[in-house]
Amino acid sequence: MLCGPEAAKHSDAFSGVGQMAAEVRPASPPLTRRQEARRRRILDATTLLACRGGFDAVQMREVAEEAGVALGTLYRYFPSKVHLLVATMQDQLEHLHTTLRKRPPASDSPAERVAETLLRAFRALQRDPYLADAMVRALTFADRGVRDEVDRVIGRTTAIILDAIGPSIGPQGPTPEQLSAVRVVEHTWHAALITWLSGRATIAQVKSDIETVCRLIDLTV
Amino acid sequence: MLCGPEAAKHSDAFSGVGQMAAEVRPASPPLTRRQEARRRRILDATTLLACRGGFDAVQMREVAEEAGVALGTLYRYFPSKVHLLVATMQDQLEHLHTTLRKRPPASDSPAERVAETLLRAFRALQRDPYLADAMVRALTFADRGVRDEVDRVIGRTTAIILDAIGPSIGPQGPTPEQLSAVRVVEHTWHAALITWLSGRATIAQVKSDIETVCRLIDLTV
DNA sequence: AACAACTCTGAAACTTGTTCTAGATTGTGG
DNA sequence: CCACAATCTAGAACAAGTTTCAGAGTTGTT
Repeated sequence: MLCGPEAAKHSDAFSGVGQMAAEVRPASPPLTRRQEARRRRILDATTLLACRGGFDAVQMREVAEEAGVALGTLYRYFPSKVHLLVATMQDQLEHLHTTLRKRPPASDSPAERVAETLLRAFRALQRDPYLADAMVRALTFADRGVRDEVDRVIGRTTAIILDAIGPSIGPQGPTPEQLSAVRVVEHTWHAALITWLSGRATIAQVKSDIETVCRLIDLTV
Repeated sequence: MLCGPEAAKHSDAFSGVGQMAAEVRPASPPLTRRQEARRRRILDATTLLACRGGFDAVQMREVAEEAGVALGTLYRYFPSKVHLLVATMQDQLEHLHTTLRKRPPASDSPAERVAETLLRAFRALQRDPYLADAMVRALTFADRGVRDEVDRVIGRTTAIILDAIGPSIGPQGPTPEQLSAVRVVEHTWHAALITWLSGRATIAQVKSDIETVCRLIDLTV
């Protein structure tokens, strides 16, 4: 049963015309110091709970309590559990990117450098698999309402990969083919993590898949 | 904050040693005719609701009512919403595989045949984007408790892709490298669908990504 | 200091996935 | 056909994400 006509009246939402318009969001006023501190406490509480039991262990009431904040306030800062976890991922990615800039991958070919980078990130995630579970499940489960936040995470991931590819990219920036290859690497990265987290692939398989997909990089630079 | 030691006492669950042991499940007795019919009504109701509004529109109470079955019964047949949607995906994949066997892809190279196959599937999904949303979100959100069911879906997907690659695969079956490449194609397939469904990629980008990743196939056969 | 506007708190309410229970129905071996 | 075991139904109950709201606290302005 495929309900073709049924869906027709809705499918405009999926027309794909929506492009990536940056949709200037109201640019909320900068946070006060106390607010900055609250936000940080919330993110830290989230990380703590996520480390303990993954996506399911991050319960909004508990996050609020652990952060010393009312439930309503938590929702004012992060409008949903998925927003919260995606923001946490952004936070962690920032760390990672900083670390990577200090000690960049040293391999010879662009593909090897990308693989080295992702394998290093994978090793970091293995240290806190439950945190990885919370972040990655949230990221892939996110719907349209979290688009901007997810876009920021993906943007940072792309930046990390492009950094790893390095100067092999022309002065005009990456070509469409290169961008497609980078997207494929990211797709593989996320989906491989998911299969690992849900116990359907071994660590060895994830490593193998990362190395396999990185071969695409050499094909386009 | 990375909570390394915190997670340590849990991380055995992620040790990756778990391999893919087929874990013979009790093999429940065959269903009676009425039960078969109930199961089908449930799956049809699920498809109907999914077509209307995607993952969120599939509400267990509504599925039960639409299928003319008590809520408890629904849960006896499918122990969670994710189980239900993954089973629905299995159902649809069966259809697709049957169709594909009747009209197999006609391109020349294995990579082109795989791409042709996936693009055809993508076109089918575009006809019911909300159904695609429900199925794919459930599949990637599924946790360890749904492993067997997800494995069956992935297994069918793999079979479809191997069929498309065709006789270029040696008589001993695919090599580990080939299997890794196929996994990467599947990863890309699912993750690209997710980005399309959440409005972060255009149809053109998804197509491009599928074609890009399929180049890996020619590299390994 | 006084005021307005905004933010935060605490608690209840609402939604939807999931579980549980008591009684009705069905299917089956004797 | 009967009795019993499994299944199904209706509905309450529970869990966690989300919303709402009245009142208390903060902040910035004059």
